[in-house]
Amino acid sequence: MSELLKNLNEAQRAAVVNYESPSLIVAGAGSGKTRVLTSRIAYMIEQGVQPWRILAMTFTNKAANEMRERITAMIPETLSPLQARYIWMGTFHSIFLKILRMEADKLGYPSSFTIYDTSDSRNLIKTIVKEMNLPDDHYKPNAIQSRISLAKNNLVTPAAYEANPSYTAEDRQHKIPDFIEVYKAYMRRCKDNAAMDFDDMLLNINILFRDFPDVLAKYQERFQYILVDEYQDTNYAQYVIIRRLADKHHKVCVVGDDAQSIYSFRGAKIENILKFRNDFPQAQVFKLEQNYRSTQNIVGAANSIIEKNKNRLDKASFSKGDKGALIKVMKAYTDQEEASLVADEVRSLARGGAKWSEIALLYRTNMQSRGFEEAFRRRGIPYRIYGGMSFYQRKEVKDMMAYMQLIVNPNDDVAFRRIVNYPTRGIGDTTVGRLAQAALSKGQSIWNFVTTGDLKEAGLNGGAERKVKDFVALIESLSQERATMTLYEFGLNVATKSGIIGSYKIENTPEAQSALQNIEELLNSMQLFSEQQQAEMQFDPATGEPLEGVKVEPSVTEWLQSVALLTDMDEQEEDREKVTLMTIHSAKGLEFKYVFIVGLEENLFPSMMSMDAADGLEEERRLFYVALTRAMEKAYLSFSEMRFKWGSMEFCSPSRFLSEIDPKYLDMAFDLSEAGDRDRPAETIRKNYGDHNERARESYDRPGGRGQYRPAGEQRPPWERRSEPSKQMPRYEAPRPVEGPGSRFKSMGTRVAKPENEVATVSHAVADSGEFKVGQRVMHSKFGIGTISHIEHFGGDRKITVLFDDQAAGKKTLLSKYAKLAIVG
DNA sequence: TATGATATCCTTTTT
DNA sequence: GGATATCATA
Repeated sequence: MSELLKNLNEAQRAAVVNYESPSLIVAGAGSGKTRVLTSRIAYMIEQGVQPWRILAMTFTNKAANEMRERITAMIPETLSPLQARYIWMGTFHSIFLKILRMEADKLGYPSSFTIYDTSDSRNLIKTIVKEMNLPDDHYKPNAIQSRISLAKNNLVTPAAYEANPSYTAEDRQHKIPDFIEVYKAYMRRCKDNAAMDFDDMLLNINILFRDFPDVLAKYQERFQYILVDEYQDTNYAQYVIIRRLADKHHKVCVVGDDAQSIYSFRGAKIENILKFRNDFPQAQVFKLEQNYRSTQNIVGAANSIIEKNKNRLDKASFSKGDKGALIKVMKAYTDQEEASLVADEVRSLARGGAKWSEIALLYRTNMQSRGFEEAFRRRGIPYRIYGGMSFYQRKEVKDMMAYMQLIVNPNDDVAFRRIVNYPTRGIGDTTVGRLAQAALSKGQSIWNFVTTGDLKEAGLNGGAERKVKDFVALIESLSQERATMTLYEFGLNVATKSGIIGSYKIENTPEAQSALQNIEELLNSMQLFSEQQQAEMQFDPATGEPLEGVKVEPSVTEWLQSVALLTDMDEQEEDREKVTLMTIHSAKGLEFKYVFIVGLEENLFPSMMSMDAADGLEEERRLFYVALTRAMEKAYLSFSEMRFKWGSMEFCSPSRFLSEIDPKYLDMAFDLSEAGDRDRPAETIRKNYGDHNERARESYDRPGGRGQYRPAGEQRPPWERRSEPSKQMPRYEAPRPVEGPGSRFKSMGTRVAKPENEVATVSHAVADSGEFKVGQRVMHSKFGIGTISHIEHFGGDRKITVLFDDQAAGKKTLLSKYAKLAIVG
């Protein structure tokens, strides 16, 4: 028996060996899915399959790289582990991008086309909506963008969209009857700009395969074996691509877990995995049900949750490991206290011998990271936050990239607009508007018009014309100098000649400092890329023959392409000894000894948004399942009774998921039904809340954090000039009478005007003088007017439930001390 | 045209 | 609360 098969259980081995038949591998959490996939590929190579016949697709670069490494390690020395290099392995997007670059001309694109990320494409949508003079209260960029994305992910081209009356009816209903025109214009402009967005990569591959059968045939022949990881998260466009490619050899193997389908918001279709056998009736199904990762308790708890879902494949996950510790449920009164409790628990784990890197904190939304970050920093717990804004999305980095993109692809209007007046060079909105208008009417790109057209005709005066010409000269000279430079020198040249570095130096704020550091880091990465490319270049990627002495400086295009699909997760982090903070979505596929799942409250997890989606709640439940099954030894769940949300303190009730878990798996020292109803001393609330102010002040100290502008001549930053020591209890303003009917509310609860050089100590005026009673009409600064439906005592304060007139606001329970409520006559 | 102050919107998850 | 759009002012 091959060495490769020795360490596999029976089900796993069957899944590895039967590589010639279409296969559905249903792999529960922690069931050795990656091991099966990598073993299968290594085994195929061992059996003589040529590696370049294998196409293996994942969702993240990280997963792809890891798999390639593991396969390399598995292939016996005698067979040359380097063969693993020739497997086509990568993310859907990266592989299709590679193909699209090669076949670009067939679709009418240059092969150096630009990739628009979400913010680029949103910018383009904004300009289009503006140009078409559509009312922007209904034509919201985000909504338009997600609708376009949805259409593309379902392979609905503008023509198909227009032909379908149900789509257009929906648009009329949503008061965006001209959506189709925006969609058309957006597609056209992307093409004119020689740009593709993320969804275009999938759509265009499909168009390519549909319209060029010879091209399809070529790739069908090349990719005789197709493997797809996380199949439950594929969308329709990806599904069709897979089917097309597999249409010749039918040797497709998909791996997934329906219980872990968590990307329907991105168009993923759980049906793809549920109905795989309809598409490939000869498919063999392999079920990997033994969980090797987690304790029995964790697996049991996770199962008890997922059983509540209806839409599932039949599968029973089990663990033969230790019974393990119960899942600890923690309750906090405020979100800050939650952070403190969790941080304390983390610290005591570490004292008990746990490594920081074995601990992860998972949350539903990125914004939740903030409080934990603060609590961790106070205790000196090292942590690393994934997600949120990645390096390549930062403004200064995007600006740099836009310069390079414009040089590579001058037709990129989005890049042009981004940098034509950055750093400011006196080319304002009016000028850019005129240029864009003229370009549009001539059917040219802005750059095209600016370099060949008559600027006076476009309505520019002499001054504006000069400035525009200067800009053109700048770009052209940067472009020409490129030939004489290394990639790194070119980057540096862009950074200096453009004036970006100069403007940050003048600004000389902490933000400017950190921007400069990021630019430096970008330049370093260009240098690194050059070196890596030159090392890579010594092999011919087609034959594998080493090419002696070939050293080619990579082009700017190659550099831009290499970073287009990078995400935060891909950054190599040498410094691994840190606690991990990330969203549950990002955590899929990872495992940690100790896992904290925080913010288990209704409307947060499950998210409010999920409630109206058809399968929304089930998907949230799967998300919870994913979160729980990340834990190997011990899981912790936490929630809070109050949370600072959208600028005000709100009450929360514990997540329904807490009561859905079979209680025998839980270590919970309280009754869930009590949560939210318990009286508690005002003191504690005040203490927690007081922390909040103090925290905000401290956070300015963090390096690279949000700094404050310090006027010249002030030697000490404002937060050090505070007269009062922060130790004492925060003061509250004495309650004052509520202003009469029709009064202005701007003074209610807004920040107390602060004298110069003093940080406001307490920012909430109290609008409570005992006049609140059930039935009273009140006004809230965020939610508008409503009627009090319930009042109860809460410590030294009162909880007031208000039914707001605004349907969207609905019913809220507020703490009268913090709610900015005013009485309406 | 650039800038700072004020109003308004948006709040999920991401390749 | 925070990011962005708009407005008012120099």
